[in-house]
Amino acid sequence: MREEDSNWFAKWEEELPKPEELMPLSQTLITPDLAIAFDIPNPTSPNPQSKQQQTPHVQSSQPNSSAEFESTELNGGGGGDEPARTLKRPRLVWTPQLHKRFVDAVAHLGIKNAVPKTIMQLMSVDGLTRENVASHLQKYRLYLKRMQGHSNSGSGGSNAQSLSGAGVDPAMDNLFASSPVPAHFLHPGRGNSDHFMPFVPVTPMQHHHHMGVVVGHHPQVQQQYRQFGSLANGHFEHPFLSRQSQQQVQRMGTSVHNGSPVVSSYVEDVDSATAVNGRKVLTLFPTGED
DNA sequence: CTCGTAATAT
DNA sequence: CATATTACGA
Repeated sequence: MREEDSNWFAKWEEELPKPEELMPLSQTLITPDLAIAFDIPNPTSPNPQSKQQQTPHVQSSQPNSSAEFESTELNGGGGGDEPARTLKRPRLVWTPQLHKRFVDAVAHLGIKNAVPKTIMQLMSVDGLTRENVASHLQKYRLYLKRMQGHSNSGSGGSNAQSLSGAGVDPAMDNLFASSPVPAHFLHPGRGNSDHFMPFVPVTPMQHHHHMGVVVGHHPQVQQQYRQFGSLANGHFEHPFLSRQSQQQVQRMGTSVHNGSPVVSSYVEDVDSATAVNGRKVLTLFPTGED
């Protein structure tokens, strides 16, 4: 009765590779080429930590998440014209929203298909590279393993780990913990290769959150917050809207089928701002949309 | 060739 | 400290 487990898979085919169709879901990442080509910070009068201006007419009609990059490297100034090639992308800042999309994609894909390339494509985040995802995926897996090993859930705010001696609290716990991890999709199907699809039509809750840059000033602050617009550095950039070409889709199950068009309501809800141990994480999310 | 992982660099 | 990058096996 089931040998074909590609039912769910089929659905996405419809909404997947059509650039036109998936465009509305495209996120905003800035490509370095554009970034530098456009706004080369030549701050004769630096305007750091000011308000964001320049709210361009974004063509996105939906609140998308944007990934922010950290400003790295500044034009040496002077003389030099560099070849527009060989540009390296700025460091991607994994914001909870972006991570959520990541988790969502993984959850929807199933462990089996949750490989960097697929995730990246499903996320449809413009500018995101396979390496970006792969790197983060690595960490994500480690995070899950860590909790599994200790029989503990990771949502809600239950943190309990106290191993004597070793540091069992490495880091991004707050980032990962901020994301509503679906069931622990760990464990690949051993014996049963069927996975479930948590298609939970989350209640369309319209939340209005105003997220400012909250810097919980903790004594002994480390460089932990500075990624939010680099306000710690006095240097920021604006998420530019850019249209990138879509990668070619490799061969995949291209079976025709029909079915009920599932209305996938994406919910980009994130709370974060979870005060953990006096350490505040924040979720800054811009697009300048309100 | 892509993924998975560990080590390593920034 | 968080990411990126690299190396190597599968």
